[in-house]
Amino acid sequence: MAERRITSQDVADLAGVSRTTVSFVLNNDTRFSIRPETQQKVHDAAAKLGYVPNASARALASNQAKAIGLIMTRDTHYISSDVFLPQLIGGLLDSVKLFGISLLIEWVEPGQQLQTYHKLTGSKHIDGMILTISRDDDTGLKVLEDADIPVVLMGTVPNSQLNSVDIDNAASARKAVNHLLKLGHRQIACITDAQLPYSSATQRLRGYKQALAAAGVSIDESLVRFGDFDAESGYKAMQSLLKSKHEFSAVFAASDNISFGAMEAAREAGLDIPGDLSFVGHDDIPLARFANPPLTTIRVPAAEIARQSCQLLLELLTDKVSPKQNILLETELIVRNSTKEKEGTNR
Amino acid sequence: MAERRITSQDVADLAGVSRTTVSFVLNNDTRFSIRPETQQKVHDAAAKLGYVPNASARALASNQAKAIGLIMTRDTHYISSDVFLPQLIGGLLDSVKLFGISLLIEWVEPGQQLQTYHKLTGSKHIDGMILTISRDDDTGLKVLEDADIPVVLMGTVPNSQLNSVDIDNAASARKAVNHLLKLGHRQIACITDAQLPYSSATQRLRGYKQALAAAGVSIDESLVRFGDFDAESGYKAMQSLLKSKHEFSAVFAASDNISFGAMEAAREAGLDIPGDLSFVGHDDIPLARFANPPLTTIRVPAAEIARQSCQLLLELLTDKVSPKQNILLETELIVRNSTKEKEGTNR
DNA sequence: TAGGTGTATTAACGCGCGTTAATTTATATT
DNA sequence: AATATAAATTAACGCGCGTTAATACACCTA
Repeated sequence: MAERRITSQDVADLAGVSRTTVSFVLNNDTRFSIRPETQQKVHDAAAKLGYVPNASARALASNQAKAIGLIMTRDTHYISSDVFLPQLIGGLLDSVKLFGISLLIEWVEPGQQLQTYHKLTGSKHIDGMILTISRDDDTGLKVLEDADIPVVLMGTVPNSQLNSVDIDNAASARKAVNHLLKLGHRQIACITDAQLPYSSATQRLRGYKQALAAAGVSIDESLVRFGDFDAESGYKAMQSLLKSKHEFSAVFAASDNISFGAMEAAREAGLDIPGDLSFVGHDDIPLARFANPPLTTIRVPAAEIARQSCQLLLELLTDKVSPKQNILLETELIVRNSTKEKEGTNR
Repeated sequence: MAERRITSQDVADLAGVSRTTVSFVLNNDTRFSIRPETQQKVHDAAAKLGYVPNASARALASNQAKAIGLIMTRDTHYISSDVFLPQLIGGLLDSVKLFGISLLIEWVEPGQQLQTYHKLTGSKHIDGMILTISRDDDTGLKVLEDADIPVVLMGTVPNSQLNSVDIDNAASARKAVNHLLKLGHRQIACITDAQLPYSSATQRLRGYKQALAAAGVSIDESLVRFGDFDAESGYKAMQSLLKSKHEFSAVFAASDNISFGAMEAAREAGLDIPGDLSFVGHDDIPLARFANPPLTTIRVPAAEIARQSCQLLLELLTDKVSPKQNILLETELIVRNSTKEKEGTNR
């Protein structure tokens, strides 16, 4: 301990070359060809000293931080119950490690978007950012469109110029609802995954209505409730639905989290799943398969979204000019045991 | 766009003072008292220009990155199914925001600990690090003890000189098992949360045995299985347990994740929970309450662990010398419906 | 041998900021 | 008024590195 910091100068001294040469060698700078034996000397010296470049100095000199940021736009309360986050982070870590860059996690306090985005882009702490789903009314997004920092949206915001990676939420919801329709259900309730300003909620609700309309089923707004990310909100939404005494034989819960809460509320009301009530979730979180009954749901390739977001961002960082991309990934219906053909009376 | 970077010199020029004064004002340096009206001028200028200090330059000059790292030591596969991670990150973001520092997430590839720790401490990208639970045989930990970078362990490693924040895993497991004992169960199986090199698994297994021993129940090793973080592993462990034909009326699943998997396997074998088999989990993940039946479990204050880890780390960053701390947080038994008094025959 | 043509290496500058030591200005003391 | 003391401000250096423009060196050609 208390050992002096080892700089590239130390490496240069030991190798008997200049600091510049060290920099060229360690950064694989091909514009200047260094004799192989010199390169070896440098590498040996660096290894012997256990040299590690100072990240700040490097960032300052090169004007690139070699780091990207994952920007969370929700309350920490909701972050805590975000069952997707581990998959996202796992996927991001995979990609990021591959390219030797760092991952920062930043939290944008609701209502502070403008300041925070400005600070994030201005501080040059990160070269680019990945935004987790945000709300349609996120006023800060325009700041990002103008800022000279690459941004990839994990999610969709209508009329935005930003690059994005997402699933087709409406199509995904249609898959879920169509499954229920095919089983003979006609009175299908819907609990959204979040409040309406969140675009995933808007889109999934739209998909729900489209599927119904396409099947010639009239839409009954009294069968729609709005969740708020966590299972608790699904639980309450379901209670509200049951209390309303409207009839329905199936529920499309627009996230598995919501679905877990809603199913519990149904059980407490004495309903059998799928006997009295069929459930389709959305997301296919790791625990969905182990729900009781195992949850029929829509699989979202979360880690893949993370990976592609990361890759797209890295492309933007290197090829400065590239056309705007909006990647949509496929989802898949996973049929388990929470759905069943409609028969007899319900509720 | 293409607007020139705004530096502290620009702020100084506009305010009509020197760059040094700007630095003193913006950093609230109390050693040099700046006249209030001068301070105001500086603040106004900074606000008008939208000045944001360059993080790298600041870090380089001050030799502190104003950032800490959350270090993950598991395979990304397991990170993806880490139901705790969101709570940890939520808690960390809370604290970190409070102190105006950044949070980095780093992943240590298994087998690369030494290199990675060395690189992490050497690059000065972060001022301190929080390690998520690691294995007893993590050889890299010694590097960290010697490195001149503060470290807080979220978890426990025996005989380590590192600071840590954790729960008392053995005591926690005893609470769980004692609950089952009190209900009259004597043949209690155990599925650990992870393989044995992970200290949480070792400790929880120890607690399980301690509770049994204290109650005068002989320990049957054939009732013990080892999980591996995710629900799938719990599922398989339970199948193995059932296939063994050993009798038991209750299961202590050392994580809720494991419990979800194990319960599903039990159900598939036609067992009723808690009629035929009682389950106690561990962790109280957000979905535990919404399991079917709602899972009796041990509540781990995950966000609080994160917060205290962060706080401890920040203390280490400021007060250079402080005694080694090993904080243990309390856990709490949450009784729900997956446990029941033993009666009649089982299995 | 003088003049070229690469090739390999280096000296020196700047990135933007924190910070010390020195300087100027205001206030109190004799 | 002259001096001592404190308050306010600044000039100048260095953090460690990337990078450009210049230099030294080897090898060919005439």
